[in-house]
Amino acid sequence: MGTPLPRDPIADAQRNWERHGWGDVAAPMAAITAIMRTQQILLARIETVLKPFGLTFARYELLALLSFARSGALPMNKASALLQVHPTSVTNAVDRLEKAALVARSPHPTDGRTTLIELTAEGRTLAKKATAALNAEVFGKSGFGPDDVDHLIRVLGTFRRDAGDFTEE
Amino acid sequence: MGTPLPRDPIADAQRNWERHGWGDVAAPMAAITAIMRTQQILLARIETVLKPFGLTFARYELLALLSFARSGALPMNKASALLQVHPTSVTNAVDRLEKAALVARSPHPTDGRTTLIELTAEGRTLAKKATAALNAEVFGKSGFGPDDVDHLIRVLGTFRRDAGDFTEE
DNA sequence: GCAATATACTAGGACATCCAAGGGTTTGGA
DNA sequence: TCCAAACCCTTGGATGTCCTAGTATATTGC
Repeated sequence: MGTPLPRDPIADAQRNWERHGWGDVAAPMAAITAIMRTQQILLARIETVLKPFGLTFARYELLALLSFARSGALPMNKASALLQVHPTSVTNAVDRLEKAALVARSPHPTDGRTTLIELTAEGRTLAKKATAALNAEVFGKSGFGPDDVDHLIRVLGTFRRDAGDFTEE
Repeated sequence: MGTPLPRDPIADAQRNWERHGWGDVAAPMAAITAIMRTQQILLARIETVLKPFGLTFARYELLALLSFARSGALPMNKASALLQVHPTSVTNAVDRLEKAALVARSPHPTDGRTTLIELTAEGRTLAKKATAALNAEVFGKSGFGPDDVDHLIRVLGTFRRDAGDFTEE
């Protein structure tokens, strides 16, 4: 990254699309590209805030998910489903969190195939602190107005439902 | 991935945030999380379409950028700035594209530090085909209505400008 | 003109994500 | 009952992204 560009590169791309006769899909292309770039910016902000805690976003998400589980423990496949990532990504995150003593693996009481992940006391404390930091420094300063936030939640919610993420609502 | 969840995990997270007394930032948290997930879905769609061409999204973006350059060539630092990715990411992409004979490196005529990337004829042809496929199968079926597309472009455009991506407009 | 600073690219390492494949466990139908 | 199919997790490989140097070339200031 570095210095700001004089012009919006995505708007330029949209004009290029239109100039080449793809005007019918130029706008969706621009919207999708903007989503990709926005995600990149937000992820960078989040990782910057989490770095002092020794966490990445992927690991934080797992900690946060566990902190909301009533029992404080979840099967790995459940975590994979709720976080919407590949099971191997969960394995990876748990490996590192376990090495940092923030979570612990334990065998499922009745299903020998399943591994439970559980927060340690240390992990629960760190999750709280990291959440407070993210709330204060990222979510609380998102830069989106309240109306925009509502609109994003609604539009992207519909998109995710149509994409097969979930059924109800 | 896999089977759809019975309920929206992001809406659940938002409720959890509210229940824990973080109601003031629960909505932005949900919006940001939705952006992250939407990016993931879109990227997966794009990569699926590009796979038959032997391209990834990162490599496609570089090809597309070059195909719009008047001279058909760009300095690597310029490509890095326009694509808004780290210079090393461009090096990585060029390495692979060069190995596939889709682009070629050439020295800058006057600046010995700079390397120019240029599309090969093969690269230009592939870029055209890949763009047609993406337009037909992703951008043309984004799932976003015209009003939503306009709104996304505007809201995310403001966000990106405020984040320092560009200045004008 | 020459040294100090800035710029451009590349090499190596850390992470995350996915896919493909493998080994162990459960389940369900013949 | 018993074996095949389904399921769960892990390992290994490929990609992409970033960061931190390191090397080479330009530019600037004295």
